[in-house]
Amino acid sequence: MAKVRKSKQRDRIRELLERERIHVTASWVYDQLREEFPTLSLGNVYRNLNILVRQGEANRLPFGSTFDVYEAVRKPHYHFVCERCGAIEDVAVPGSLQAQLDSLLDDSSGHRLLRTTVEFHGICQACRKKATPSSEDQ
Amino acid sequence: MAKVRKSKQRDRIRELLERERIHVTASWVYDQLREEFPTLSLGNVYRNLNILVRQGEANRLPFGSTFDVYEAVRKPHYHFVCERCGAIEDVAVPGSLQAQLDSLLDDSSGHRLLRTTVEFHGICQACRKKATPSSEDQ
DNA sequence: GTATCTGCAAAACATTTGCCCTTTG
DNA sequence: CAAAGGGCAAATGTTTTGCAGATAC
Repeated sequence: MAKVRKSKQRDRIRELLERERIHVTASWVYDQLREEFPTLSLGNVYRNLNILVRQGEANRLPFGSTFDVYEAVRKPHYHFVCERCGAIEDVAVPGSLQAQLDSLLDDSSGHRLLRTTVEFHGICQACRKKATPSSEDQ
Repeated sequence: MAKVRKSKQRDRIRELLERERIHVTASWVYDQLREEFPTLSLGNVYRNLNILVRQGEANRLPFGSTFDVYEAVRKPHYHFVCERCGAIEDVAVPGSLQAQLDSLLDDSSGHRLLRTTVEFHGICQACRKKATPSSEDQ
């Protein structure tokens, strides 16, 4: 892996990931920074997001959508994804549960476990409220 | 959802999902069936995979890769994904654990939970063996 | 100074879609 | 024979890449 130098653009992308929002897309980041860097290119946003992921500062979350979502790396957590509106919400991880999950793999498989992800898929509260009364099963 | 008629192509795709392999890609399905249906198009494979997913006969698994993976719907299970070679392996679900996971969401969130997925990411046994002795940390 | 970063545009890639003919029921 | 499926090719949308100039160290 080549040496990584500092760059204003990547610094700001890292800041956006860490402070402004929990889950972002490449094009959201691009839109946020266009004013600050009028010549910014989407390709460079992708390049920097990849660098951040490679360096362990960000996670790429490939949900079912047509695009990927990124988040700053922080303490372990799970995700709830709304199938209707795409909203993503963090779910806290009970330590005991994580241990149980990981133990499913450690034992006899011979695989090296790097990380475990849990995704809950469903319909979020807001979307359920939007549903018509007759379609209560949504 | 429009009414779904029978088609030879979709029947064979369903069979492939159920019998031939655990996890398949659209282009693998395409390659398998080209001989049998010389005029088969990749677009049609995608169309039919989408129909099977919509009808609850198949799952789409959007792992980190650049392409999606499909599997026939069967009893609940988790996945181990090798970061190096992309191999996917099923992991059995202890019933008690699944209940604990689901309970994380049911309670106060107000969301409707449709399904829960668990993915273990790491390096599979085969890839670890391939690693040089000096790179034991892989 | 030289390796890395950037903008730009083009390429790559998986997936979807429109059109028109074929098949199913 | 009306509606759904298929083939083909073009379109779509996201992500990556090659190149030439700018920037970091």
